Amino acid sequence: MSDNYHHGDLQNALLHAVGEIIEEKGVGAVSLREAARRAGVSHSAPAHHFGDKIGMLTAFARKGFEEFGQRMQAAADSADEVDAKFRAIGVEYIRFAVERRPYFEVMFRSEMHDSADPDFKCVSKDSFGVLMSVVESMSAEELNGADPMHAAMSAWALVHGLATLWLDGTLSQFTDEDLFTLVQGVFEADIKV
Amino acid sequence: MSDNYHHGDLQNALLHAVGEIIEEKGVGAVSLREAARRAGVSHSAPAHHFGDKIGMLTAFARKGFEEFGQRMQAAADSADEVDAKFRAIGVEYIRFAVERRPYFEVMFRSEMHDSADPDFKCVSKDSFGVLMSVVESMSAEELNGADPMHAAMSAWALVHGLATLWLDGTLSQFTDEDLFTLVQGVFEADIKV
DNA sequence: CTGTCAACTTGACGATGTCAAGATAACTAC
DNA sequence: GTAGTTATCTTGACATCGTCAAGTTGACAG
Repeated sequence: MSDNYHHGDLQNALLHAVGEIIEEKGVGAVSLREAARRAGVSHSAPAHHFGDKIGMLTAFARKGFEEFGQRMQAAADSADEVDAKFRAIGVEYIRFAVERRPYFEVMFRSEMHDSADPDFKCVSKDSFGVLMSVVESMSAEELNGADPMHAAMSAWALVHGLATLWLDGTLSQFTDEDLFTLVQGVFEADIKV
Repeated sequence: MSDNYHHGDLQNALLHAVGEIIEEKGVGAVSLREAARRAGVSHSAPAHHFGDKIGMLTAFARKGFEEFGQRMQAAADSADEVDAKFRAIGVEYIRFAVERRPYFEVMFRSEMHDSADPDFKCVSKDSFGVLMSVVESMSAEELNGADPMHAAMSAWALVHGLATLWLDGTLSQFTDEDLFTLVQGVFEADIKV
């Protein structure tokens, strides 16, 4: 498996390179040719494996969603009380966005992947399922009488909004340690609207 | 002002073209040359006015923030009660994202503009100011004892998350009429976390 | 040893962002 | 009104990009 063929495991090498490129120069700098260069192959080797640029990024997003789903599930399992689970998922969502920014950016930007890809749809749906199953196990009292779907969307939108505002630099006034204090504060704000 | 020079008002013509391109083919399809083509000028005329591609998009984002700020202010002024103002701002935020998607996408994606641009910083800060001033006029009871900053961030993150999840197609299961029902539901969920 | 097939390479094409250099129209000064 | 200046735009070039067609190379089956 190490070098049993021309390269060995080019697909993973290319996806690793994609992550590096995003980390160093942002999502806009991703290119098939640069990924190929970093993996030490010819400029059109990536297209052979992934079809085209979107295909490569979709594979990258899929890999991200697999890790993401596992982390969401682990967060849900880390607590016993349902509201603690709920909170843990929210914190882990933000943590993933900050720690694994390259993944997060490709996973949640429509023009960066092909959302019609069957595998992509599958792993992304699974991740949302973790949140939904937690919300569905909440009592009517814990939900304040809200529809579970609305409650899930509300929580998702809240953490997703925080994550994207943070990544887009709109919250650049805060350091990333402040971010989690902010998250805690936002979670506790619990304002009526 | 109409045709007093070679073109007349090329800058606005180019920004208009940018909006068209995004509407038709998405943010990824924006190019200096395509904008030039639509404005009927040579391929490097845009660079003369905007410096480079990021410069053109930053000008586009600035124009978007001007309209956005006015709509946020109008929403805040549309109601008397402070909580009605608060709600109106939230709905208008989503409405702007849906109705003026090209602007919204460029305004809130870090790689699509230069956030260090002084004018950009100014107009974007102004928009946030509308929300902050509404939150600051809320009583401690209306805030549920929350820090005003946290309350503002919470509300902003919620509507921003909904808007981006919607635009990115993650909520593609809903039609855009459903969206506002969803918004209403999310606003009323008011869950404790 | 030979044939088949997957994994790559090579070379080309049009499109893009950017830069340098030139052309042209408006404005200013006299 | 005419000469000079400046802002506006054009032309041409270059490296890089995504994509495609065709060729090459290595592994494996019979």
